[in-house]
Amino acid sequence: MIQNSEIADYFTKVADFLEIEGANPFRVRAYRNAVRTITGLAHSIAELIAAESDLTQLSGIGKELNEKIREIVRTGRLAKLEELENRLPPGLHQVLKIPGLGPRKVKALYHTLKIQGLEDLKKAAREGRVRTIEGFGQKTEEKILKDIQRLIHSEKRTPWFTAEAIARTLTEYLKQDQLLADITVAGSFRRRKETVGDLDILISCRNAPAVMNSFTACEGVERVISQGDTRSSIVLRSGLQVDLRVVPRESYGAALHYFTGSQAHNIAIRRIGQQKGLKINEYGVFSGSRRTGGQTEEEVYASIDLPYIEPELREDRGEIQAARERRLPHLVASTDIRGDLHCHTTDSDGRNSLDEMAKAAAARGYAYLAITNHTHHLKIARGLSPAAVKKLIAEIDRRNARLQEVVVLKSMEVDILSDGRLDLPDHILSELDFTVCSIHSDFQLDRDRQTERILRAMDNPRFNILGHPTGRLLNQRPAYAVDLERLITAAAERGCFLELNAHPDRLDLDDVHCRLAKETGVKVAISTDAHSVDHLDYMRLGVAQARRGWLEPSDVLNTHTLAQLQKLFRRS
DNA sequence: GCCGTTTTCGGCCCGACTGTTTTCAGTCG
Repeated sequence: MIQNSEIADYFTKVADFLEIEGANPFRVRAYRNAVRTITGLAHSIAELIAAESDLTQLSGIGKELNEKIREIVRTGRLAKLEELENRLPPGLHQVLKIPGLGPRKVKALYHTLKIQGLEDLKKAAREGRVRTIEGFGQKTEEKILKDIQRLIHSEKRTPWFTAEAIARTLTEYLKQDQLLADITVAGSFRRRKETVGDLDILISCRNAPAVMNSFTACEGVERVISQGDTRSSIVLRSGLQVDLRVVPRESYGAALHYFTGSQAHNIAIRRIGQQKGLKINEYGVFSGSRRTGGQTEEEVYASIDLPYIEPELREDRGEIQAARERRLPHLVASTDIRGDLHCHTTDSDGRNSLDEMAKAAAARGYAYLAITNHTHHLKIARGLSPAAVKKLIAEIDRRNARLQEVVVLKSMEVDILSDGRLDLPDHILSELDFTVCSIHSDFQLDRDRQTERILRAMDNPRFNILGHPTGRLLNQRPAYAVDLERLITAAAERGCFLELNAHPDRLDLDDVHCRLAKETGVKVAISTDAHSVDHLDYMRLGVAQARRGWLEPSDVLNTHTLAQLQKLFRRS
């Protein structure tokens, strides 16, 4: 069955080629908007079609694109794309990926030098032919050569957690300037996306040129892309691009809104402003030439009669409509979390003892902490045998009887075996308070078999939480093929829950499926999977991801009291 | 190619910076 991402790829290519051909830019945008809608969808388009859903209900999908989606799903081909690839070299769209080369320049490269793709371009640049084209010069040619290498080497985005460390260092450095008034890291970082493409730092200050100089000279700069009075860009040796923007204090809110994005959210907000006769830009809200607001983000939203929208929601995925109808979610916060339902100790592959983990949980003000060590199938993590589990259960009982500062829940991270059985006998499972059940083997099973495997595991009445539901590791390992929609539906039917694993490299469930779980009535456990006391702090990453998924406290399992939890874990 | 709390036609976000220019187009976010 064709994946949403494949459909999106078809449309991205069509948009690229249309752009190179010089088509109506709004038509190009229509394709790109559709790509955004499709990739942000939790449901499989192919299945929506099979269920005879009306795709034109999706934003940005009209009559034409609906037809084209159906064509792709039905035939695996798109005549429109093939037609474009007949007129233009199929590899030409790759050239658009080079920074600084937009559709016009790519078109010029094709027409004058017959460039068909990245290989041709590399050769032409080496031979000094690129600089001979009007509008191109030596600098452009040198930059192309560098960027082709970079493009071949990596296209990776930076995990949020990694970006945070860099952002903290940079903001501390910039704050040394005495005249700096405000500083915020905006962009996708502020929206808490699981990975960020670059960092956007916004400041207001009274000596912009000096700050710009110290910014472009900061430690770790590989090259300076641009430097101006209000905007400068650098690339760090890590490959991360950082943009610094300076705005006047009275514009700070408008600028913060603008640079936080997302672009789609901004466009939607500006359009509403336009309809009300207002111009909204990064300098404020204007009625004619008169400034009517923009010192705070609240003012920007208020200018178009909307309440404040949290950055995590600003993706143009219905938040504006919800704001208009005054039904924005009251997002879960770290302070709502009462405990952690997934962590390891030295009994399996953790670095701290049960006692140390419990004390650390108590220090965080938690009411409960579940110890979920691996089971014996996972030998590499020193998984526990049934006998060892029994011993651990007894130890936890003794501890709970003796100490009251935090309740230690008896649990295990139980391996889901290839055939869907659980890796502990039922009589042991029934002695646990609940289970986290996870896949750690046979990632390569096809989608149907992997889904069936997990569904079978869920059939066991001792199954409570599905751990890291897709197994993906950001930038390292893709998700295993699995039908998450079916799993979420099945979880709802059986009274099971899904984990949002808060580990910075996992963040598994993603935002889109958190929201689907919420809509399906499946509560999500935000768990750190801590292998040491420090890892308990990953909770804030999971909470951020949950907020992007529109989750409210009641949608999250571990905001509930211990008594409520015990009830929720009792299936049937 | 999409869309409609004026609209089924006529709009569709907008400002900064760079390189290659002699006044600005192209690209980016």
